[in-house]
Amino acid sequence: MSVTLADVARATGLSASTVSRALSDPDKVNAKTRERIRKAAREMGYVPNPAARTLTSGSNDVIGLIVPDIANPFFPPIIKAVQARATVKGKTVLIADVDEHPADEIQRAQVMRKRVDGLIVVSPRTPEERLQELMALEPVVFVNRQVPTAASVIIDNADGMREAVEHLAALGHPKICYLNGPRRSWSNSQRQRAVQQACADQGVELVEFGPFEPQIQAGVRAADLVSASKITAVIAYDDMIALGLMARLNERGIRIGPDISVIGIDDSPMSGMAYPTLTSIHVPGSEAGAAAVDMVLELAAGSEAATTRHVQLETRLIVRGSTSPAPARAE
Amino acid sequence: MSVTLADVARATGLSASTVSRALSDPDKVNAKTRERIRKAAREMGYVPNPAARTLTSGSNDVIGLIVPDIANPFFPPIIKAVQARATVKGKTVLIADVDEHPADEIQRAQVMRKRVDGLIVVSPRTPEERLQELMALEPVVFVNRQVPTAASVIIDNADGMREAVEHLAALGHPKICYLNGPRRSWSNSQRQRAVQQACADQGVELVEFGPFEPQIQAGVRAADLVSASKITAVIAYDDMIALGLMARLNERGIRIGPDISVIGIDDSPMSGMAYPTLTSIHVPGSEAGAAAVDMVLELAAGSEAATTRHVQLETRLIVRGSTSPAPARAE
DNA sequence: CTACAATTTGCAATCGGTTGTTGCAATAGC
DNA sequence: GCTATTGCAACAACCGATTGCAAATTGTAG
Repeated sequence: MSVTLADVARATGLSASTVSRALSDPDKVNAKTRERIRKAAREMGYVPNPAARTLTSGSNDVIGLIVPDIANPFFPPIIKAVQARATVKGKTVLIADVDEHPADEIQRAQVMRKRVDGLIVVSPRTPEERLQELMALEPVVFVNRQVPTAASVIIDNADGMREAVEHLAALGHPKICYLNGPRRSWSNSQRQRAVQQACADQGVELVEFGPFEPQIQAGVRAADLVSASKITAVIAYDDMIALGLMARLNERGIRIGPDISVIGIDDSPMSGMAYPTLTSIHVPGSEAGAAAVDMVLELAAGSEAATTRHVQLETRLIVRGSTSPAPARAE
Repeated sequence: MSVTLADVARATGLSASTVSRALSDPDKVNAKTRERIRKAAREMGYVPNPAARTLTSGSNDVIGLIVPDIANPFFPPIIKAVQARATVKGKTVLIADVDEHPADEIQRAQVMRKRVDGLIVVSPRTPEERLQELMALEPVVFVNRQVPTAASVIIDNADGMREAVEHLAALGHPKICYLNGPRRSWSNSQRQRAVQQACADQGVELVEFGPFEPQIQAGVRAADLVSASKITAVIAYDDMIALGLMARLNERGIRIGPDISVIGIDDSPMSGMAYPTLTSIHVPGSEAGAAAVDMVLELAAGSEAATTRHVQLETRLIVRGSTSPAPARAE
């Protein structure tokens, strides 16, 4: 059906092995024949069959990417970065969306494994005790979750959180509320710890609600909890929750900014578009994606050094319209 | 490294061919041996090598999906639907995001072709004259673009558009504005035609701006054009543009609803979360995705009947907070 | 008990490449 | 001028599964 190596060999009067070498290991073939072969291959429209190549070489030139939810705007930038970086390296990307479902995460990973040279798992929801099953599928790189015995790209929320709390404290908010993300989420435990620390350091009172799923609806629910408790400043686990919160508060006539300040996390493209625009902690998703690709390829190439490497990226606060000075005390 | 067919054969004392048959063509093998083989395979953790299978059978069990921009919330539901449907059918999905870049569309499709059994191209931006190159990669199913000589799942915007114009007319808007999407977009030409038709039918005056890229920033730009021209009702090419428009109008103190009504298209998850919530034309992306999977698999299976089939889906208006009665005439 | 049919299993070729090894020829060295 | 060396290309085995065909086994009828 399509042009094979053998066809090119026949056309040039050479053997398949020579053609193969001319294309993939150029030094082993005479310069003149090499060019002749390449020209013929190009003209005939020869494209190597990846399946056949995989069979012998053992490598797929594909990397697998598992994300909890493509619809959450935090992930598309990561996905794009992974694709871009992978393309540069001559790899393609197999994406799986597991709809925030921990069990699917492992299963999809296992199914994928045979088709890819390595796996990148973003914000894994897999519980600690089953993490082994994921790691067994090596090479695996975790993004947004620290696993001491595995390679990972992690995002240190401490700086961003500290900036956020300082920002609110500076605006005169004596008490702030943190809306927790999913119970199992490593990110959430990290963010929670960071906000607790920062509040303690700044002498700001902290209350917490949640856990909430990283979805708009959860934010909507959170809104009524928040408004019932006379809080003037909220930091949400992520932008989704923050946006849902704002939507509901808007609806109830509570003014974001003047009445209540809101800070999201992720700095997703949506944050600039909300009303008012959302102050958010920027999380370098693109950088994380690109770094993860590099790591997983290193691992796939057999680098021992990378097996437990941890790349750490930093966060910072982006101030927009959703944070304002604390309203004057009502009484 | 991993368990192969030969390993299972050795363990059971049978030949590889028998093992192969026991697993894939059960009737050709004695019931007793079949069970013995299956048990052994399961215990040994045998998983067939997809590359080897592809080589002989010619089928990859993978379908390719090309979308213009994952970050546009219109696409994730489609992607999810495609993945879900594909999984049910025992296929995996290879996704490519082409960043709205027509040239990439063809290139990525070509690269993918050898790894997949069929291609689904959503909202193709490829110009008419190069469409051949895409169709050559058959089987290909187009979503959201009608191509007479190829299979496609198209979404008829006429109904939704008519409802939108009727809705605005009923609210007393004498003149509405349509913000065009990308020049090359088939969707846009269809929507444009539909809105022109609907306005003519309803006796509503129509002005048009654009083209605009389906991005928030474009909507922001559009806002100033719109506000400069005393328009009280806008229908945007998609929700992204509508949301950008609203963000900017909000910022400028123009009240969405009372001062100006806005209708988006796509009914993306964001529309319920904007402020105010965005009236939008619902486009059945999930249904389209699932239908496309079924079509492409039929084509891959060699069905002649499906080669130029066109599935047509309908749209309808979802009214939310961004549309209100026309403001009383200023003078 | 033989003969023949039906069922079950094994052999071997094949898919399209990759790669270690060998054969041959041209060049260098003495 | 003859052998040692190097360079180039061909041969053949192999990756892991599938599949047509032949062989072997079992069953059945005469």
